[in-house]
Amino acid sequence: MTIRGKPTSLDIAHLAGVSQPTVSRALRGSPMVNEETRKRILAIAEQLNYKVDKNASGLRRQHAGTLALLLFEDPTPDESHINPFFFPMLGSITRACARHGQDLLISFQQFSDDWHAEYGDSHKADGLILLGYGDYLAHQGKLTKLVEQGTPFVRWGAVMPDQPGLSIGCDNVGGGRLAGAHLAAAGRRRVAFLGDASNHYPEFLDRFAGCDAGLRAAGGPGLDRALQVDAESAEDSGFAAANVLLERGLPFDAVFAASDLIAIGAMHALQARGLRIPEDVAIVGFDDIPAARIATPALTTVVQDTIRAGELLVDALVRLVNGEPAESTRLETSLVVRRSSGAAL
Amino acid sequence: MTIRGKPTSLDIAHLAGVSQPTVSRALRGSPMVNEETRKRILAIAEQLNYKVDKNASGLRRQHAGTLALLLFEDPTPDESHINPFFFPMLGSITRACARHGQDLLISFQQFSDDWHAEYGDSHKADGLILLGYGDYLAHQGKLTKLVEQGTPFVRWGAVMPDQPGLSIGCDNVGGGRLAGAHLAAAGRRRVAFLGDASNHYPEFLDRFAGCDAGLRAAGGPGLDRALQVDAESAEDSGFAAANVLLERGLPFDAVFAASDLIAIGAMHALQARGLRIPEDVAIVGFDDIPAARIATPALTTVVQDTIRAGELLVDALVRLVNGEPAESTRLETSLVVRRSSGAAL
DNA sequence: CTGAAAGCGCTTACAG
DNA sequence: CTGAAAGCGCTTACAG
Repeated sequence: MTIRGKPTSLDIAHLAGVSQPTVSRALRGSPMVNEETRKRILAIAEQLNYKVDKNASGLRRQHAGTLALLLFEDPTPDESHINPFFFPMLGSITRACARHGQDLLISFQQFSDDWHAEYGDSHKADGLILLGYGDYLAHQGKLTKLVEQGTPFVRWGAVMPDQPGLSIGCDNVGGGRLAGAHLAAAGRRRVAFLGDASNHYPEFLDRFAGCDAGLRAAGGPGLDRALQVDAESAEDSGFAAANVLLERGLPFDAVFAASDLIAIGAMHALQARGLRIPEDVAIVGFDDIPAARIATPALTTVVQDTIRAGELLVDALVRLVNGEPAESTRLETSLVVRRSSGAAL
Repeated sequence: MTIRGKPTSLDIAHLAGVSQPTVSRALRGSPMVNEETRKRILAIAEQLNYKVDKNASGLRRQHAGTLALLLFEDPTPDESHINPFFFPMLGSITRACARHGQDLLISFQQFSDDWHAEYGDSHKADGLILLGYGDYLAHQGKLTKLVEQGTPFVRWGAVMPDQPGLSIGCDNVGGGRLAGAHLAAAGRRRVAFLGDASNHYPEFLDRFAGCDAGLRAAGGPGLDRALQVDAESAEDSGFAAANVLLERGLPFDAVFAASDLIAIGAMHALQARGLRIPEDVAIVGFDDIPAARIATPALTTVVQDTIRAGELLVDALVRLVNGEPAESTRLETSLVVRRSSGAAL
């Protein structure tokens, strides 16, 4: 028996000598199907390599079986210089989706785009995962709109009480504290901070506050705003920020960078001025991207559990889509000590 | 007027005082709709933030409007250490899909999985983009099966005449030749090759052959198989391969690594033995991943145009899906000279 | 436990 | 240029 084109549930039904709805039930493991019948149906379906048509089933059930991952690239629209920090998370998300039987649509967006309208309607995806650093206040409004539309979504970012929707993020204050404590223990007193530490970038602000607390807890002075320079999470931004810092002429013996990309750019700038790392300036970054290990000297940095993050993002979103309760979660951080911070290894 | 849930084309039709099919026509820009009518319909659709239901339209038209990107991770199943070389290509692919109005499903796969059955059927996606290095002979069979099933697909990889389906790849021979010529010009005579240069990995084999040709064209000896060590595209594999090379005890003054990851691993191994790069050993890699710039010394490497590659992959696949002719393409490579090869900068 | 019927929201001949 | 009708392949009440 040959079937033109892809087999349908009706084809299976004919072959199995049952009605088409019975095939549908058997395939989805409905308990109201005779065990014998089910086995026969499954065998035939397997043999024909039958797959349920996603469009038909999605149309009927009014959902897509698909989640959409929106990756925001803020500073670099076309160069596709996504922060490498997100790549393992992307891998983790795809795997978690597979485990949940969800397909994953991926799209790179600008914060300025109308992504909040594009998905959500049109049944392309049942829910959204939002990834990417960016100006928090600037996209606040779109998140609120998503909530109003009733579009299920989760975002990676700062976990704060007043926030629209669900967030999974790391304990940025805790991570900053680890960095501060470590630098204090290494005897550093004048720690510069590179990164935009304002309420526009709450994650960076938390890292700043945490580091400050860690330094003070060790009995030293905290962070000095005079030693803080704004920077976005990009190498050239870190390079520029370090030069701004140097031009201020204030003494400092350490740099805590809000991200590894900033740290690596800063290291280049410092080394170009003949400063030795870690002898003259200790450096600590945040993220533990692959380049942190390869940098010379290798970069001490705060590690976020990106794998777990991806799993939590998908789990939470699937719950939301199913109308189950889900919670924002803050993940623990840890510190990986390498040569750049001058600690004995 | 309020509408419960998402608006449908029927809602628009009522509001515009036309039939539902007319709305459908107007929305897709059919020429058989009165200009006045169309404008009215579009305005209403926009105001209601109407989006065509992908499931319904896909079901009716028997296609998905979606392409699937399958990323194969061969050596590292769960660590999600995707070769970073593919990330900008991923970015380029997502953007190209957006330009073509295609959604992009992404999935990480093992070559061993039954991905060839999973997609293609079930109308999840109209076509497949296959990315990832891996044993060529091992997955040959699945590609052939895809062709038999009539599933449109394109792959990134070696462009060879006898191959199932369409391929976009770089001119690996040409890239190897650039590396060989450069090393010869730098006075290197005994060039080791790290990478699996067999017909299982035709891309690596081509790089080997090209380098050999480049060295000979400069009048020197070519590559010596005694100085070739197998390696997969991963740092630890490059590290191990370099150690194998060192243990052979044969003299060499340069290493051409089949990929940057291999090169970086090899550099660590050589430096650990006290060899100076580039003074004792010049190194050239392949891919120009971000780490190549950050490595110490910075890595000279062969650049592939990943952005263009992504565009070509999507263009070709869209043509295939539409039943239009499409061709395999081999992209030019270039060499970016950095400190690791000892050239005067 | 199983089947006949309806319907999800579109698109596409077919008439007019 | 527009509308009435059919149908894509499922899932889900509704009967039995």
